[in-house]
Amino acid sequence: MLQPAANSSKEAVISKLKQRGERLTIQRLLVIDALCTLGGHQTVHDIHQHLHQHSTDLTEPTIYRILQWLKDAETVSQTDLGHSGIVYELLGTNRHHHLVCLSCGAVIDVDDSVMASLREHLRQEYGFEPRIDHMAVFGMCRACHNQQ
Amino acid sequence: MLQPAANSSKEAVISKLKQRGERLTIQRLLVIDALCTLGGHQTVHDIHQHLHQHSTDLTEPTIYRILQWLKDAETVSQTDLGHSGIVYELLGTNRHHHLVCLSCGAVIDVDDSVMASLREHLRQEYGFEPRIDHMAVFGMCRACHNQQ
DNA sequence: GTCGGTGCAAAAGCTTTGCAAACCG
DNA sequence: CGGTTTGCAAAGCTTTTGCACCGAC
Repeated sequence: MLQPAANSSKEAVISKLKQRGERLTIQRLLVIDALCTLGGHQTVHDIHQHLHQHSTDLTEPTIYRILQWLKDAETVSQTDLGHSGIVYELLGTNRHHHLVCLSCGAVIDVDDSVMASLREHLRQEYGFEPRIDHMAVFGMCRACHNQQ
Repeated sequence: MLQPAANSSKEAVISKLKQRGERLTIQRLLVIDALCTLGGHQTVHDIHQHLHQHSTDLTEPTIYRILQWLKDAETVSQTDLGHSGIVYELLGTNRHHHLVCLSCGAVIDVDDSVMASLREHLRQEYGFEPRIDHMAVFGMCRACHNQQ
């Protein structure tokens, strides 16, 4: 199976962080590399395991700290998918969101365009600059809703 | 200070649950009463403390179980407000959402109408029945955004 | 009376923290 | 070199679970 199109090239992420004057350690580069290689959203545990399989064993606290740092640098999103846990993803060109079915647990991808009007509304009505990077919306998928 | 208008009267909640054939125990009634009295969104800890002050000491596991039950019965919403923790609120007529500032932590109320277009979009484009009861949107409030 | 809910205590996560050693720039 | 970051180990906190007893209907 083909790898899904990478959201961000490793190089682009790194140069962005350098421009911000961020400090780049081996461990930070490893986490960025893991996120690029795995593609899509990943849990802390996923990242830890991936690194372990490549015989580079960062501790989980370190991974938490690095993800927090990437989040502060507006380079990864953090999303609570409910039962699927908290996931992290590099912010790139392929911005999208998820619908999570409360009944069957399905996770459906949706395009960022569904958020355009909400974003505009919050900016104009409330002067609020939303950071809707990777949102999870809960509800019932078509199949479960019909069944019920 | 005036109590904010109750979202739901205790009686309305109870009759709804009875209609659904739900079993009503003293503990369940106490949690519903606490949510009505306190008004607005509350953490598990808030509810526990409120009951404690009224010399009725439910254990926290029981409160978790009751809130889960109320959630399944579509009678309370559950929202993760970030640093302010996970909060529960009775679903009533006064449906609203929150903007949470990532910089100063401010929590701003917004009317449910901001979600109308998103809800419609998800229903029509994806056949998904969203349950956007009480959502938290993260970002920067006007003041913090201007400062930066 | 029966099925389901609660209390208690304990465990299970997941995430954070403190400190000494290592390292980036 | 100086200030940061990491590793390690440990604690913290919220939430869940098992089981015997109790209570609603």
